[in-house]
Amino acid sequence: MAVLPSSSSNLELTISVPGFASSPVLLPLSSVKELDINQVPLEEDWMASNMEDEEEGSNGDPPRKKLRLTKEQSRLLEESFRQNHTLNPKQKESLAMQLKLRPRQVEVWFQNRRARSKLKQTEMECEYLKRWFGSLTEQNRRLQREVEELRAMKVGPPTVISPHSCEPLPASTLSMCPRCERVTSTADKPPSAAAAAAAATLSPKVPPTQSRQPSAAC
DNA sequence: TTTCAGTCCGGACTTACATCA
DNA sequence: AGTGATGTAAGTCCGGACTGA
Repeated sequence: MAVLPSSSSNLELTISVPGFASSPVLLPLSSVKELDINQVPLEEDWMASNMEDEEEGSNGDPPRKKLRLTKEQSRLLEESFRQNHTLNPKQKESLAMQLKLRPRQVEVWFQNRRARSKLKQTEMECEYLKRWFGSLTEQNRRLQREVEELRAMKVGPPTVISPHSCEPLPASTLSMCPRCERVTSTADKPPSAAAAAAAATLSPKVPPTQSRQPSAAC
């Protein structure tokens, strides 16, 4: 989607890291306890029992135990995700070995990570569209006010709001483009690169449907 | 060359569990 | 201590791509 304010790689910076979302700096006591629990899976015998868990589970369905990844495991997974959002079987296998997890667990982690990434992106798009809507609403209000004022004046020189400066332009500077039949102004020069850059940071970007540039003749 | 069944993989959705306020 | 909210690992279902017969 062209309206995205940043690339997906930028998005990654804003996505919370599993296990760090609610405790950015210092780990609370409960997290320490959580880490203790996670020490167990790192042992060889846990691996063995964990592997067995996957195959069995037929008789008297045992309660599902939730794996909590250690900080180090999360860090490595995140690092790997930054390099690649998907893994080929070889990468999956080696990462699983490195993390002392099952390949399936690595696969699931990547699936969920992609889902979270997409969700975050969707939320950002939603936020951006809300702002865009708000700015359009405000612009619409301004224009309607102006129409009312002009109607109240009954007669008066036509004024056009510059799309660049948002200031009313004197009618004497206006002319009609014969090709696209739009009103243009000699006083309405395009903004400088610096101004454009500043505007880009202050105002929402134009959605793809509205971002068409006027023809070269205009 | 085309068709079709089998397999694999990823996305979407959901569930279950752990943690926290 | 009980409870609702939240985060996340894992299960399930489905569709698309690929492959070999």
